[in-house]
Amino acid sequence: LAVTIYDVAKAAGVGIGTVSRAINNSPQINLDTKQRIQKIIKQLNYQPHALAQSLARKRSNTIATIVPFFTNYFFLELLRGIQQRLTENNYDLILYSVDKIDRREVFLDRTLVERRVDGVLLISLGIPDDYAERFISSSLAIVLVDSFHPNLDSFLVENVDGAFRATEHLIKLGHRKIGMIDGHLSSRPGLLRLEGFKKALRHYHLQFDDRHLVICDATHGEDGFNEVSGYEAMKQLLELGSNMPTALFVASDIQAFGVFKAAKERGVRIPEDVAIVGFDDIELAEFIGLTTMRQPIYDIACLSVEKLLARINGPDSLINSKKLNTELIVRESCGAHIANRSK
Amino acid sequence: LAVTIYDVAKAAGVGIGTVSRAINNSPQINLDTKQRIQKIIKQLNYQPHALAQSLARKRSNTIATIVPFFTNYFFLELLRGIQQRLTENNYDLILYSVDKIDRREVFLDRTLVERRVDGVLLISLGIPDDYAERFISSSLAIVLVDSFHPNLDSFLVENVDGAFRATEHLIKLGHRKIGMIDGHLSSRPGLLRLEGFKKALRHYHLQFDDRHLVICDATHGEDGFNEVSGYEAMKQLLELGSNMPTALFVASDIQAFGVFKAAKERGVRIPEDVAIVGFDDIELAEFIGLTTMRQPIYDIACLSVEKLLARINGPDSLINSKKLNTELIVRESCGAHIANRSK
DNA sequence: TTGAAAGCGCTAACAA
DNA sequence: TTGTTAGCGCTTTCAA
Repeated sequence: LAVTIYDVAKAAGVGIGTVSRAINNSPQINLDTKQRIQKIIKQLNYQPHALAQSLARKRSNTIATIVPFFTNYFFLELLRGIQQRLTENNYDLILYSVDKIDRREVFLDRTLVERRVDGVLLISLGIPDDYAERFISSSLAIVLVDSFHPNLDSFLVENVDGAFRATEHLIKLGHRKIGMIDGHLSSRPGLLRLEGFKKALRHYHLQFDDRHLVICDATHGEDGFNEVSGYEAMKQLLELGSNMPTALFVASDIQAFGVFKAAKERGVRIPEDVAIVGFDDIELAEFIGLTTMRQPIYDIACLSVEKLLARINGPDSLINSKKLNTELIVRESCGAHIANRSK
Repeated sequence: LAVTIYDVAKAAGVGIGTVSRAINNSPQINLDTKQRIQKIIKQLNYQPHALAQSLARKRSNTIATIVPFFTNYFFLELLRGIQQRLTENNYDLILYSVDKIDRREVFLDRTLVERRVDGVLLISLGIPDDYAERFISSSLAIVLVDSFHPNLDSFLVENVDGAFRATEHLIKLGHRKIGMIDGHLSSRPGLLRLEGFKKALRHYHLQFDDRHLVICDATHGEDGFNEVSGYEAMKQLLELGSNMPTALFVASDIQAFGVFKAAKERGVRIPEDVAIVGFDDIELAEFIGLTTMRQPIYDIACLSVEKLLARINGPDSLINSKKLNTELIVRESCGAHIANRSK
């Protein structure tokens, strides 16, 4: 049923080598024979067998993307960008999703060892040193997205700076009692955003208050960046009563959804009673009027794919790590300057 | 650098056939030699080359999933379930996302012709007859999810029935002027949910009113199932003033987000001024207290993967199409019975 | 410019 | 129980 290169060769009265040249439009072929072969290929509806090609060429035109699936919509948008870019470049994407963090090694191993893909995109997941070493020595291309290792290419958003500016926005609005809701600190973004937050407080000579920081637990192997965690964190803060901060930096938009819900349940108004600034700018952020730090998700997707393909094709360029800036998107969740509030 | 089956054979002092038997734990091998070989495999850190295996076995342990990426979070959850299930069964997933509907044929073609995958999962996308025919005659396994073709396996949710019950819920709450916001009718769910809506009105002897139906446009090649469309549809309905329906069936939760936003902007209260019931029960639905019809997304994912694998392994079973029920999840967006409203 | 033939790394049929 | 060998469908030397 399947037509092979031999069938084409026979029909055209040439050797399979010549057919191969026609397919891969090699310059080493007579234009006439090439066209003749192409016509026959059309007639027979021949298509090269992708696996056989990969085996012979020692490259599969396929890359693997390893993502933590969590509940973060950040990944959906990222994935979409990656897929688009890959398709344009004629690459296929194998998707691995890790449910529990420790499972990531299974997939790293798989890609290293099965030689089924030309490269891997590791998303928001740290890489242990020994694996980094294996990637380097096996010269399997890899780029880290939203993660970092000194010996590998990576793309990061300016988490510290972004958190700094988010917090600064609150401070400039007149807030002095500012809290934060973060994801788990085992996640790099979680750690860095907290750092940025503290840095901003320090810079503006504000006191950091333990009770105003809630770090969401990594329940069910997740990283705390989800609505439920945000909801519970907010409820916890609400217990503070009059000690409650007047403003909150929430480390992800998705958590902010939970915050909004908890606030609403308690009749706490946003932004009148508490101002909220998020992080990510997922599509839905606009629909709750959330002021947030936008991550250049689409740019990250494009750049990382380009970098990966570049490394596949020219393995010896210098390692580099690029940081992308975030952008403050002002909507309604922070309201006006606090001095004008009482009016 | 790469160690092959020959290296192992040499080190073990056996033929490659024996090594192959050890790998694929064939019964036709002496237990001792098998264990000896396995030890050597460990030592050499040998792993079979996945592509070479696939080529020789004529099966790749990989399936393709073709999804319309739109903006629907429905797919994220579905994808996660599919991935999980596939991993358990030792299959890899190649993800193709179609941005514009007409691009789906590119990928269908690709899977048919490159023979790189053992089967395909086609999500929420119709399949033209000629392609269906090609799948059948090439005996490449395929199952349709949230889509239908008489000659192919498929899984569907009870869209008509779900819409009927959603509308019925509104009616039983005392509403008589009920509107609907739908996605584009070129989408099967869009069409069927409208059908269910009308059926419910008819069944309860209510008049269908054109002005109370808004069908979201398929702008930018999308299907209207997104927040922006919902937002605009709601604004349009709000123009009706006193003719505005007292209740709305919104064909997807994500559109309902837009509806909520528009309502809030105009100071229209939910559920006091207008009751809303959605469809999908995406995770965020809970966070706006949306009453909605739950689709059994995870079940669909599991069942369709199982069906696909079954068909790959036993191609000759009967074609079947299974429908899955939806479930009404009551939250706050419909409020109490309308007769109690004025209190 | 072309054909023949040697791989790519494995599986599976066949013979021993 | 094992080794040998012929594919799987292609790419890519090497000669011609």
